[in-house]
Amino acid sequence: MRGWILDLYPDYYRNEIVVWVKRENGRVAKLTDRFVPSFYVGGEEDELNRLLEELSFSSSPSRIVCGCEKELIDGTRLKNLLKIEFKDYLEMTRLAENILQRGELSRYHLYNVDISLALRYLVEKKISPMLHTRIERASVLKYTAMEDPADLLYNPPELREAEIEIRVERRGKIAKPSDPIQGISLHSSGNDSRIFNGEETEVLESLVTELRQLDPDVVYTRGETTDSVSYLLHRAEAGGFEDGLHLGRDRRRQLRKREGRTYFSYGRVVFKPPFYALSGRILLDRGSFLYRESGVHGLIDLSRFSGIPLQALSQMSPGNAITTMQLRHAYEKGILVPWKRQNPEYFKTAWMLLHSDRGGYIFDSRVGIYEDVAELDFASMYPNIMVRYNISPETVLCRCCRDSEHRVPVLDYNICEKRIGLVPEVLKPVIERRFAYKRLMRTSQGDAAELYGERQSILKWLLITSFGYQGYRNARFGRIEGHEAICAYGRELLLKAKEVAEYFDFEVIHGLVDSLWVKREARVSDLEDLCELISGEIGIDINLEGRYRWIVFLPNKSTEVGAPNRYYGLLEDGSLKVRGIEMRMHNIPGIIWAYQKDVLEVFSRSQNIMEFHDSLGETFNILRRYIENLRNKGVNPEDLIFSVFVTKSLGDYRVNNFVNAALKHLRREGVELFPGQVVRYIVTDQRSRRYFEKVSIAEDFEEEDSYDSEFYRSRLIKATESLLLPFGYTAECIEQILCGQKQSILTDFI
DNA sequence: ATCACCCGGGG
DNA sequence: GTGTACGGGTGAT
Repeated sequence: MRGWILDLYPDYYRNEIVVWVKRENGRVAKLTDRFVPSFYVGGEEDELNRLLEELSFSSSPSRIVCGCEKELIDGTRLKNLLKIEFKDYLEMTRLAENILQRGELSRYHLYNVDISLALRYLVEKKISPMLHTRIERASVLKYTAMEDPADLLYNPPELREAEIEIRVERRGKIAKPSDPIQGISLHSSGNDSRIFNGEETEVLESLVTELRQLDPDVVYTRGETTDSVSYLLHRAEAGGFEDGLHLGRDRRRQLRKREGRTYFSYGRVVFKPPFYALSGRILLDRGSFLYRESGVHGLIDLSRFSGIPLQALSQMSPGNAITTMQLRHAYEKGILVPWKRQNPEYFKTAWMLLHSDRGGYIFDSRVGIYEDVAELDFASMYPNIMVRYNISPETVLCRCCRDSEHRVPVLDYNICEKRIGLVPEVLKPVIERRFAYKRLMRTSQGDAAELYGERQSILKWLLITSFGYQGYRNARFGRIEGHEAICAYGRELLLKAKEVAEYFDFEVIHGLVDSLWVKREARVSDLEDLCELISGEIGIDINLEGRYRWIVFLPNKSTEVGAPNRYYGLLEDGSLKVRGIEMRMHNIPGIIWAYQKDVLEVFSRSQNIMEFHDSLGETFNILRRYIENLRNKGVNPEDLIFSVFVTKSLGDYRVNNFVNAALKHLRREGVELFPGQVVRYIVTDQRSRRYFEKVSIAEDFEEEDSYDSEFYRSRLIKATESLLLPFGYTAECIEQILCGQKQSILTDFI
């Protein structure tokens, strides 16, 4: 048989691996295979003997191999290990949990416990999902890959796709799980959309029947809620579907489910909806992070490249995905991975503490408008640093090379000279692959360019998080000293780049982590040459991001000194680059976004500083128009909505802010939002201390309801200040101009 | 003035 | 099973 592995997972009842294969002829086959996982145990001899004795009394038919020898990630050799094989899959986790719960992890060191069975199986078979493969049946399945997972150009399998769209019969203003299903649409390419309406259980039965007939390989879910499947299951349960809702290919199997939960990610609380996996089909949630960022082609590509099954990959965070790749890499090389991470404490002097723990370098930016400025950006600076300087938890401050020649700037940490770290080893091919796809993207057009775009962008996210993960205390292969080392190198590289630029008569206006803004002096020098010189000097590519006709660096509103990441400028191709102001924020009302966009649109017609200053006055005409519109109630309520992430439960708020008030509204309506979900509100009376007067839930707001136009007016003025502060227009000054007490400011400029 | 809270990265 | 640190703005107290 030849085809592509769609999905695979352990069957915990039969203790075998289930493999779903999309065959060349378009049909799908379900295969099962024998597979025996194992983990390793280390410890004192008599302790291990005691464990052996204990296991001999257990009913589990496990096999034990004594006296194994293996290495850890840092090269430490472990001897006399027990290797325990488990014919019963659940017994494996049971034993590990048991040892943990008895508090005996200090006596028994457990290794390779929590690597997914699917991953182990794939490593053993030297195969990846979504890879064109020949499969033969002997006593076990035998796979022969017909492609290399590292291939850039290949034809993925043709997958049949369908999309489920659910309409809820809302009883209140906001949909609740207790609201019944109004109807379901099933869309698929090549077929007409099927729409089911009517009685709820009939709708669900029609869905199951139609899905079986259509037999898609990939099922997308659509709807404003990302937990559409959990809603479907809930309704099925309420409707008396006793044996559950069978949306997968295996009628005996239920959906595999993971509970919804909230957690911290990217510094904010995220609500992760429950995850459902289908058997034999791939359920893709269009709202999941990796899908949104990279589409199905990015996911398929990474599934091949990383060996992570597509359905599981689609609901991972990028950090989770890169960790899984590292885990797989270690497992593949026979390196043992401790179960629960316990990092040895490294001695750190006060001097070391003083110099570590600072992020990327920031030069003082100079407030004001500049002409003829170019921006240079290092390409994937942090990941490149990790590879080039071999930064990994086991290489930084390694015990084997205390006197290493390789030392981290300022921190003076030693870095291993004897081995290449696990983290850079996994990262290097990712950087190279992304680079290759970016090049393909630039040299292609239309669909092909889009395809390569999706494939490179999923890799971009792995790279971005691989740096942050070093500093994350729970990271599998992370270490705070690694994080510090990367930052230290980053600061040094940016400083070095600045020196090179200045040596060649460029004036450095601003620097921020991995970007430099330079201005050409009178003597002619070429920017492309400069990039090459810096790249050559430093060993990491720096690219010309763009040339600005003019760029405005903005001050901190309270102190008026330069704010590092607030600026806007007009690039030579006529596009604007804007950072740090209201417009860039996701939570602001549309009216603020539209206003700043209108003003910048006018500015962008200016080709130089002189013209820019001439166009400043136009801002006030636009501002007056917006304020007038607010007062006349001519604003679409949609444009007044703040969409804010909820970070805590209602009771945990200590302040009567907008979000708190909005949550109180929702509670009254019987809706509870979890941290990580979004609340949408309109400000109706900022000054009021009563929640029902203060804000209105966006969904409840009627066309004729009144809003706090004074409040929105003041936000417009703040948004103006954000843009114009470098030219002397403070909020008070803007007020005076609006009142006619002042014309405008005459600004001095050269 | 200080505190509590929320936001940001790419193309 | 969950990237970091940190600076910035707004609104409440």
